[in-house]
Amino acid sequence: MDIGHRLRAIRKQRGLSQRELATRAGLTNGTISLIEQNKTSPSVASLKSLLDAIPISLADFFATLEDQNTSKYFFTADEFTEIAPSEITEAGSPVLSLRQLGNARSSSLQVLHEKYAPGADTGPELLSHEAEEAGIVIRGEIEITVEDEVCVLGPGAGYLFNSRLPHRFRNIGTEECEIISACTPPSF
Amino acid sequence: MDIGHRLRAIRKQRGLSQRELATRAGLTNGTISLIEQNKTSPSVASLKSLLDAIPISLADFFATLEDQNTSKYFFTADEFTEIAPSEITEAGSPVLSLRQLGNARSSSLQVLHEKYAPGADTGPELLSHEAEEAGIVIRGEIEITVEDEVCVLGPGAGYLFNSRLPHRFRNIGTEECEIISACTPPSF
DNA sequence: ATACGCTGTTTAATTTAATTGTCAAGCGAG
DNA sequence: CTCGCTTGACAATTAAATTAAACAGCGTAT
Repeated sequence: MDIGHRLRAIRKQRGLSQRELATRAGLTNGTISLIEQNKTSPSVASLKSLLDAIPISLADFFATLEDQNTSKYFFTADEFTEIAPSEITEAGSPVLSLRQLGNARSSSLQVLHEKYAPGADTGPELLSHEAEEAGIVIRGEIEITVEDEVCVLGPGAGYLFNSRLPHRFRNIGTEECEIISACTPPSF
Repeated sequence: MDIGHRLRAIRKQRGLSQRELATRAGLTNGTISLIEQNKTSPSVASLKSLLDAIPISLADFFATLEDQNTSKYFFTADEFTEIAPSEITEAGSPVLSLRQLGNARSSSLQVLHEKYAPGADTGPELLSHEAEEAGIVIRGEIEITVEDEVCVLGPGAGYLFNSRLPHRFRNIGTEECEIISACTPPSF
């Protein structure tokens, strides 16, 4: 985890001095010096200020830092990363679970293992980017709305549509619903 | 930047208490309490310790934190089209079934519902076109070979690799194996 | 050479994060 | 209910990050 050298590399790449970056980020040059020498571990607030001033996102900063493209092809179930917005029931179990295969940032394919508790509802979403979305129901039932079309799908059934169309997923049954879905491209 | 709520959501999803996570990360429960309430901005060192103990990567943590944006659309199970080469066992049931969602020829996304009978084997394939391939195992077990790496995946596990790499699927178990997979682009 | 403007580093003072110990609330078993 | 155990939150202390200011190095122009 050499965030110091990475920060320095990015800063120099943009032709910024420590003082210049410090001013933009609302910090001091001394702080940047210490961080770049790994003599201190900045708070995420400080680091975010610095990256915003460069600018580069935290995700990209760490992505290229950690992701030294180790050829990883296989994933155990617990290596999936949960990307669902954090809705929790009173019981503490998640209403909606979207578990992503890999980090899918480097790849052009995003595959998800989805679980919808009874009553779970994504609400109408409006996605603006060009992409396609498809999936197959494994277990339970789900009501899917795309534009003005509504359909209830059971195990073995699937869907396929353009992501920019308004769409909505609702589990209207009494059983948990499980879906495997894919998305392309996962660009933002 | 609500890292507090995101950390809490992930922690609860894994069923961890503040103290439990604190022990694993080498921090204290009080610290986690403050972080989750956004009453303090943790150092990246602290945050990394926490995420390592969960585990989830910093990149994924910030990736899903920063981009929460988020005709025929529906297909019944029998509307899937079988695209596997027709191999039939003595019993008359197919050894290998690759059922494609939609015709997927017009789309840039190909999703398959795959079933491998015990002993089924795709043999080593060499695909030349640039594409990505990913999937999740629903039932049974499958041995997958990519380049020189071999892995046996069970229910919930998944794979993700570039299609031009030589790869092979073999059901080495006694049970039928079921997989949902995705491919992009589906050029033939 | 002296002075200037810039670079990045270092030290002591300050601010902030993390720890420690304590507290009340919730839950299940006896 | 009471006991024991766990959970998350809080106040005071300790540890660490951040600041402000001084430092040394390097070119360049005065």
